[in-house]
Amino acid sequence: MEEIKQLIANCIAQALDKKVESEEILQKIEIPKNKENGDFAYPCFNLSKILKSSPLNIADILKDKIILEKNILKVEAVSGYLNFFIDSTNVIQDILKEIIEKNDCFGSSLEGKGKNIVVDYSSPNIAKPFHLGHLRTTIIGRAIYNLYKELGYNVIGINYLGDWGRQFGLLIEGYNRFKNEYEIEKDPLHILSEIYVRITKLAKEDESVMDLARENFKKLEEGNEEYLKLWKYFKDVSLKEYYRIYDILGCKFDSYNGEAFYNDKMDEVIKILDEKKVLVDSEGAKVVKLKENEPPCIIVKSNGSTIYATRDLAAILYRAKQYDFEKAIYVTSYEQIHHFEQVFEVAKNLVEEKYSKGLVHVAYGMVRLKTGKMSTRDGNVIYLQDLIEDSIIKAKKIIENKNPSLKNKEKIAKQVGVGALVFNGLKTSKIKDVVVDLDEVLRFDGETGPYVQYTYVRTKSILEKAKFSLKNIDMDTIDFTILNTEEEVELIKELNKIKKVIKKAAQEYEPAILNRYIIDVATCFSKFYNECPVITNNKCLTDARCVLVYATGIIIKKGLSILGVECPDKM
RNA sequence: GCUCCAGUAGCUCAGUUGGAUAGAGCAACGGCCUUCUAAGCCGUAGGUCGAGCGUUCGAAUCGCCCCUGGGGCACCA
Repeated sequence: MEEIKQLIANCIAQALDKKVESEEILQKIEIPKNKENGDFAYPCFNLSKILKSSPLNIADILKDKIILEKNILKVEAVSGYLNFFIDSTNVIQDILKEIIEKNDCFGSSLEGKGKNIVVDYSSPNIAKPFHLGHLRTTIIGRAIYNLYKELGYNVIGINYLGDWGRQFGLLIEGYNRFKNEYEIEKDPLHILSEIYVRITKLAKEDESVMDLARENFKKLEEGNEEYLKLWKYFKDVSLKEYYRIYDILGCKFDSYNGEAFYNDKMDEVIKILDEKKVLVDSEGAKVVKLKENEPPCIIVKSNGSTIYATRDLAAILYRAKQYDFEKAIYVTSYEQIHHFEQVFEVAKNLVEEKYSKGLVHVAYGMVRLKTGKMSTRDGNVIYLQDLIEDSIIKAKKIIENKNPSLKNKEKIAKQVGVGALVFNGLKTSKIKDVVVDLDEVLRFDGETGPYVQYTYVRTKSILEKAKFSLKNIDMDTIDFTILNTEEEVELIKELNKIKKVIKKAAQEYEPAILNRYIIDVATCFSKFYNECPVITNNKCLTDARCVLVYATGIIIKKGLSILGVECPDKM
C-alpha cells in the first residue's frame, strides 16, 4: 500500500513537472472517507497559489497529464481533488501472503532493537486491597509495555510499590493501638486498611498523632528493627494478595523494587544536587528552586526525612545506571502531573541529558463512582476482586445459556469475564475521567471484549468445520483474485493497518488506538461473515476465504494479546 | 488567584494531526437464524461539534476570549 502511495506521489510530481517535490505530495495524500472517492486522494487547493489557477482547473488538467502506472486503474478530478482508484488484486495477495508467512510477527518491527525502555506502572500502595482505581494504571501500563515490545525494544516492567513514606508511620501507630481488636490474619489487607482509616481520622482530629506518625517513619528510615519487622509483614501480606490479582489479569513484572528499595540510595541524590549547588535551605527544608513564584521541589523535609520526590529521583538515577534506558515511562493518574514536571526538571541536574529527555509521564484520567470519588474511608470503593468475580459469574451465566455443552466452562468464563473488564478499561482515551457504570463495565455486546473474542471464535469455528490446515495449503496455487467482494477487500485492507496502528499507539502511549482498531477488524470480519459464506462447493473460493479467515484470526489474537486480553478458541 | 486537562447524538465515546455529506456502540423502533456460533448483521430516527470572535480556498481540529466540569499549586503519595 505504501509503495502505491509513493507511486501516486511520483506520478503527480511528474505531471507537475516537479514544481512540487514528490515527498511533499506524499504527505498530502490521504485516504478518502467515502469509498466512492477512490483509494487515495490528493487535494489540489494548495497548488492554486503556485500555479495561479483554481483548484478545480488544476485537478482537471493534472488528471489528463498523469500517466497511469501499473496497479493504478484510473484518476478522477472531483471538486478540487484528484481521486485515484487502484487495482487491489495484487495488493490483496501480497498482504495475505505476508500475514501467513509472518504469523503473529506481522505488524511487529525491529526499530527498537538493542534499546531499553523502562515502564513504571501499577505501583499500588501496600497494606490496602487492590481496588478498581488501580486497574487503569495496571492495564494501560501493561499495554504500553507490550506495544514497545512489538517495536523491538527490550522493555523492563517495574512495579514501583508504594511501600515507603509517612503513611507507614501512621499505619504502625494504628496497628499498635488497635491490633488487639481484630483477627488480622482472617483478612489482613481489609483489616489493615480499616486500621489505616481509623488512625487517619484520629490524626486529623489530633495533630499529635500525626507527629507520632512522622516520628515513626523517621525511625523506620533509620532502621528501627521492630518497625522494620512490622513493615515487612505489611509488605508480605500485600504482595501475596497482589500476586493473586496479577495472576488473574495475566500481568507480570520484571521488578518489584518499590520506594523502600531506594531508602539507601537517596543520599547520593542529595549529594549530587548539593555539589551542583542547586540544593538550598528554605523554611528548614532542603529544596530545589524551579520557577519564580512557584513552590520549590522539596528534597529533604525539615525533620530530616525524605519525601516522594527524593525517592523518584533516586529511582531515576538508579534506573539510568542499571537499565541505560532510552525512555523511562511513568503511568499514573493526572493528579501527579505537577509532581513529575518538578521531578523531571530536577533530574536534569542528576543524570545525563540522554536520560533526562527520555523521561515520560503518561497521565490518565480519574476513576470515579456514580456516588462520587472512590474512597476507602467512606466505603465508597469497588474492590477489584469483587468486580472480577461478578464479571466471571456473568460470563458463566451467558455461556450456560448460549452454549451449555461447551467444555472448560470455568476457564473460558474467566477469559471472557476478565477480558471484558480489561478491554473495557482500554476503550477510551486515557486522559478522560471514567465514571464507573457497572452495567456498562459488565456489558458483553457491542464494542466490548467479548464481542471481539466472539469474532475470533467464529474464525476458529469456520476453519475447524472447513478442516482447514496451513499444511494442506499451497499458498502459491491459491487464486486470491477471487476475493473481490466489498467485504473481502475492506477486511484485507483493515488487516494491513496493524503495523501503523501499533506504532501510533506506542508513540502516543495510547492503547485505546489499538483497542478501537481491533473493534474495526472485528466489525469488518462480521460483515464479511454475514455476506460471504466460506464453506462452499467451490474449492478455490473456500480455500482463498479460509486463508482470509485464518489471517483475520492472527490479527485479532495478536491485537488482543498486546492489550492483555486472552482469546478462547470456543465460547 | 495562578496553572494544566476535558467539553462532539438522550448516554458512552471515535474523528486519519487543517480537507469532500462529522462517525461508532448503548438506549428506541423495524428487519435477518431448516446453511460456517444471533455475544452477530442490516435498516430507521437522533448534531447550532460548550458560546463568540479570528486565521484561510477550507476549522470539531489552529489562535484569542468567555462559560461549565475536573486536577494541581512546600514538608501526603
